[in-house]
Amino acid sequence: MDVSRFEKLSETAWRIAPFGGMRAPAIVYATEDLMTEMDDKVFDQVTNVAKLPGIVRASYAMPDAHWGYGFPIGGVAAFDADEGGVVSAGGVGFDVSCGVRTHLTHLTREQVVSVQQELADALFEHVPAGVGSEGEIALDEQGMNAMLLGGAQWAIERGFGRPEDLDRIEERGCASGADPAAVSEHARKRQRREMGTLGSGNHYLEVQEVAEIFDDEIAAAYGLVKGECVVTIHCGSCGLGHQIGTEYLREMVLSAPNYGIELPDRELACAPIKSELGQKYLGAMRAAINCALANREIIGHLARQVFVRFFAQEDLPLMFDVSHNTCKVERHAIDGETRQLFVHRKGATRAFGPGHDSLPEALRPYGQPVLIGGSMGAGSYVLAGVKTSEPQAFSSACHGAGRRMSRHAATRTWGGRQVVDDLRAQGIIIKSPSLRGVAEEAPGAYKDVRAVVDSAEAAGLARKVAFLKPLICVKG
DNA sequence: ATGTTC
Repeated sequence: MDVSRFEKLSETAWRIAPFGGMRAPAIVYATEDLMTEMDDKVFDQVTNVAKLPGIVRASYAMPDAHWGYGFPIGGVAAFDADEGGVVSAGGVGFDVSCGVRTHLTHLTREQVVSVQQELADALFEHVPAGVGSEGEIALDEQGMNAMLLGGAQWAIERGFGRPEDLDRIEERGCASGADPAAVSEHARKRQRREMGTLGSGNHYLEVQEVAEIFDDEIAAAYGLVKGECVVTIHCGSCGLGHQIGTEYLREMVLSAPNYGIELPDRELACAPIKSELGQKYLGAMRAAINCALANREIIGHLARQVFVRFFAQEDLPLMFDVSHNTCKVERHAIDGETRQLFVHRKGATRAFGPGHDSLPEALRPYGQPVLIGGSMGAGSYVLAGVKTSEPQAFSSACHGAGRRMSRHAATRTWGGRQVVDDLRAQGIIIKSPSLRGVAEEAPGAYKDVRAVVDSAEAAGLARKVAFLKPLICVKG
């Protein structure tokens, strides 16, 4: 993007004053280098979002922002239902409640390396990955409804996970307000055999070494120890979320004129929060959130089953589980007044600061763990929420490195085998059903996650806690 | 992201 089109607020904050129908300004958080590299489409998309009815304060883009469907990936926008605010299927994204969870181990790098290939093979064999992959769990109608209402709590009741995990999942693993009746037969059918599967794209299960600690106190509170390994899972709501996104997007495009909404971009299809369609979508989306929470809980359980075969004493306690594609009702201070807002985060992670009452007691003084999934080669980060993120971006931060190259361009540039071999030479074992998928996810197709995370920290969105380096990656 | 062009 051309930075001269922005008003520079600081080294890492850039503002676009309202123009051409914008109801609020747009703000992008990134260094000048990342801004320059950022897709021009981010400018169009972050300003188009600011044109939607009922937007509060500003339309935001995180340092990892890139071109998405309607909203930029890395976009944050909040709406007030009492001011005609909307909910947008494109503002949540197709992979509803896609997110990341990290389990702790006490295993050293050497212990993992001693069984690296066998462990990688076992994880790949036990955790279904790839487009449309199926698991062992088949849901009947009753089971589907229970899952859509219960989320991770349902998974635990079925024996896939442990009750203490719930402390470490947003909303204790269960989104309230889910409406299974708002989820179509088609969406249900697609999900019937997909529980406990990773899916594809940028989803993965990684065994990572805690390679660097930036904040000793917070790392200790989170249970992160330099030299020990963790297990991180990145996945979402599989076919169900995608089908819900597809169907409601279509319905929102068709009904927008009836609600008097002029769409700046068809892809920004939305409905008033207070409308029947808006409420129906919120009910379906929350059911999809529960699907994703249940899915990650089951995959965590599968990972535990594999690890115990190799290391009998390792029970993989859950450190945290957080989504980065959601619309959530939250209370935020606007001009000194607390208001209830519908916060869309699409490819953006909630990042509540210290003291937030939604955090479990053990984490509350330190801020929410913010799990950043980087690329296969460059590694990942754990950040902590900070108080300044609330006024800056409704308590949000980046979610990953962010793509710098399209999937298509990546496959033209790299071969999957070559990527696997290159990473093997760096001591990283990749297991995937799709070499093309691996090529699409080549580390070079992503921005420098270090620069993204440093930008987030400098912008006051989150604080660096730890850097994680992969040893094994099961790639969807 | 996605039964990867319902």
